[in-house]
Amino acid sequence: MYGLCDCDSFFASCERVFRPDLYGKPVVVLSNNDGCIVAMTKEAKSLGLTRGTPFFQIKDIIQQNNVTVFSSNYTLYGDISNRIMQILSEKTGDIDIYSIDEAFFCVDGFKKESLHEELINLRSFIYKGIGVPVSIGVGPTRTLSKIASHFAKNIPGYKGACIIDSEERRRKALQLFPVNKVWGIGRHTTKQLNYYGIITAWDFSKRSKSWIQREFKKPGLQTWKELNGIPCKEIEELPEKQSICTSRSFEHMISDYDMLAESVANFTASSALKLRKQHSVCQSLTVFILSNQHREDLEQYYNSKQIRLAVPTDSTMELIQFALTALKLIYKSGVMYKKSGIILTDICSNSCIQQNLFDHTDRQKLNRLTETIDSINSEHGSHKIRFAVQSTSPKHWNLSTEHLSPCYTTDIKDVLMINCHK
DNA sequence: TCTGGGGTCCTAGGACCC
DNA sequence: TCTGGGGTCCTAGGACCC
Repeated sequence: MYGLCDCDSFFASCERVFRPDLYGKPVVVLSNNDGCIVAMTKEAKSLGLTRGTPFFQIKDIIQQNNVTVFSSNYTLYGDISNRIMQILSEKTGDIDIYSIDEAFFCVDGFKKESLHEELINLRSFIYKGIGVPVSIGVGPTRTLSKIASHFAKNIPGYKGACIIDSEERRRKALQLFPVNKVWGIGRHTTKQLNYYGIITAWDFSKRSKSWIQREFKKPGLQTWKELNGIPCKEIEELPEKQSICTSRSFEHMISDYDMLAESVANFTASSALKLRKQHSVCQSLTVFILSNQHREDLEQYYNSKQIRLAVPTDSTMELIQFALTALKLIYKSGVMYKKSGIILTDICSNSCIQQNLFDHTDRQKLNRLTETIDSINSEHGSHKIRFAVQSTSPKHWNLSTEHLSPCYTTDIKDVLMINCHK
């Protein structure tokens, strides 16, 4: 049996931990640049707000209903997530962290007779320790445990923990569960399925294996097996990322090459830092730029360029040079650009780099330089030493976050002060 | 006026090999 | 006029996830 622990309205719940005045009230959290809704509490959902809606379209609803708005504070959410994962792993053993707000765990350590009660206790323990409510689902496969967690979240009678542990319960759960909400079935597949009259997870699971395989290939077949109680989705441990991407939409569109180069250089520097933090090097990079897809009145343009490096590297200096080479090849003047980004791929460990016979770079020297810059920046602030092309105000690319909450748990300046005097 | 970011996996099809 | 068969590897793009 697999257990899944899934935080309720995670980002919004994190914000409420330090704002107890907001309990029971509608809260939404916005994406980067305060663009769209990415998370919200039950109370906000019941106002008809939905994930992905642009903020500017719902400003009226927000005002009329006194909804509290936050910009995304990933530092805070990351720290709260680590704390929850730590408790979960202390209580259940090895866990598979699937995303910032959910993790699979093993239920073997719990008593079978009192499983439901013990899961409820686990849930209370996390809530007491961290202040974030979680829902727990248990089932014979990961997909079924996800379905169970949905029921745990939405049906109060389950008290936050739902178990699918018999054929009868599996059937009932699947019959009540819309196929589009099944893990691994997205918008595109749902459209196809509905065409064939498949509406619930049960309908899907009753189709023949060969038909599913023919129509939906390997991913569809995996989902089908999992719904039928045959585990086949494994969470691979990927301690090192296989690709590292940094991209941003700009607050205002830009057409100037130098501005675009500045953005690409900054995103490259930030990707390179992530690369070094996981002790990796990369051998390929892709730069992409695009116009504003919501403005049909303007010329639409998208282009990307991949560059393969002769020798894998983690050097910001080298990567910026290649990134700008790529940018030059795809830049088209006259286009109003809305977004740029960089993806580092062909990532491997920095402990076994394949050298190149014709490489003239003094890599030892380059590494010493990089290490020195990193240590100065980590001590004195992240942009103290940077490359000229990154401009004098790198903060410019970190975009507007008008409703940002303090970093209560990671910045000593932001720690709450409590006044005990009357 | 204002519309997110960062990942993984799979497949088809092209390029290339003998 | 008629022009094979069986592979591997790579890549772009689609679909999905949170």
